[in-house]
Amino acid sequence: METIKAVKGTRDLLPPETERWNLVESVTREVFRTYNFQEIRTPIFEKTELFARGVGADTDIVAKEMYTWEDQSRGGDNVAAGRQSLTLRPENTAGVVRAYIEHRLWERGLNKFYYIGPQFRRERPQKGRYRQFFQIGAEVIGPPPSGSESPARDAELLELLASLLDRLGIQQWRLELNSIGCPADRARYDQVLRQALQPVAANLCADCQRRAQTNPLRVFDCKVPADQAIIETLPRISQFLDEPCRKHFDEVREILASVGVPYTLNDRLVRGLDYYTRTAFEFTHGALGAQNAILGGGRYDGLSEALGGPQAPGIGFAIGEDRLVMSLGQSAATDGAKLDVYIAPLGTGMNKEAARLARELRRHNLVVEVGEESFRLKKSLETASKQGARYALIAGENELSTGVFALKKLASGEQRSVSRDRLLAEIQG
RNA sequence: GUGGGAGUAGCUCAACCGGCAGAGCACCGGACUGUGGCUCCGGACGUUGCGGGUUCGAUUCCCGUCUCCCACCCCA
Repeated sequence: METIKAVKGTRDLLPPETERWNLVESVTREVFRTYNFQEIRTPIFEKTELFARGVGADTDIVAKEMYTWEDQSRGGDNVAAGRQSLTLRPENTAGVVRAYIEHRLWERGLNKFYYIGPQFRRERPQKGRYRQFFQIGAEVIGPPPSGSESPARDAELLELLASLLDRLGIQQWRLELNSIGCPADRARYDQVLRQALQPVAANLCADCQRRAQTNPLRVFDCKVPADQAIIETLPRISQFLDEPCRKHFDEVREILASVGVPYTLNDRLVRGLDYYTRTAFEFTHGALGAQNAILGGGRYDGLSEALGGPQAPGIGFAIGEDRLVMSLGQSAATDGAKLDVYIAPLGTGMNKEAARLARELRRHNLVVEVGEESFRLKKSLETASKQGARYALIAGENELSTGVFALKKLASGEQRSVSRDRLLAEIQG
């Protein structure tokens, strides 16, 4: 029979790799906690319309990378009977903002959420890119007087990220920062940019010629060397920021400077959608191949309204957890659970005694593995040392009758006879 | 979706010009009946990704297909 394999672009995370994921997640949760962020969990599937509106119907994500299906509804499922289109979430911001609106969370003032979970995009897999991938993200959102609109929030989020990467031991991260202004700025800029592109577009690569028509901002993403000289001459969004946007950006930068978070201005860093505003950023890492962006984020002051909610400025980011774990390399030496004791039952009926011993020891938080009474002692000891156990506890018929157990320290080979009631103290000491 | 590379034992990889599919590691057993690491000996290991074609004969050549890797598009 043909065996079933994981579907394209998905993968199993096996030990010991899962230890590294757990390390990343526990450090992350701890960092979020100290910045007073709280976890939010939204469904992994939503109505397709949410992403069409929340991510943008014209984006590649929505146009061709979503796992979407028609779900049969019998009525009462929050829709009339009939079919509704559902989609596995390709990102988590839209879901969070949907929940924000649905539960009227603006009544709580400023919300600082984080999430950790799987996302789904139907892309061609490659290094650091999977069809089920994991993101760690955060969203700061609230009604205008709550402070969510403040440049202090942008700076706090960026400083949090710098701390997180530092604490994970990621050495060569680089923060690239830009402001893309407000929609009005971008509308003016878009016009100017299109005009500037018109005379030179013919000299650019085919992709750029297409972008010049469809989404001029994307020209700045071009990596073709020959195009760079021309691109360098194009006007930049930074020249079109209105006074409030300029002040906002200056303030973000001043706070970053005062807390000592290094950054690089990159006025080619852009975002395509209308509700993206002001601060845009990416953290990159050298050792990730073409997928060098380890996380990205920015301000989305217009998103809530785009989804039919009240005015609610927000800023957020999403970390590609797969890439984050990858860039950890061997720097994070994670030792798996070290065995404290391997119990070697020896002889018929000794499984019962071994189970009693294991239960007692585990009750005191010792990490215990138990062999099998049919194993030869040689095999049990071999397994014990292979698994890195500190002690082997031999539970044979002799021990059971005398009440004195053989406790062997595997590193030194030293073996002692220990009475049953002193076992715990001996192992813990 | 597009382009390139690769799929052989659990893992890492060999196998000349088309001629009996191999090694190291890991696994299991023995030397050694209740004492691990070292050593020695032995064992199991495979529809060579899958399907078709050429051939007396295909891991090898051809076609298709699937998966992975790298890159493009795009993005985290």
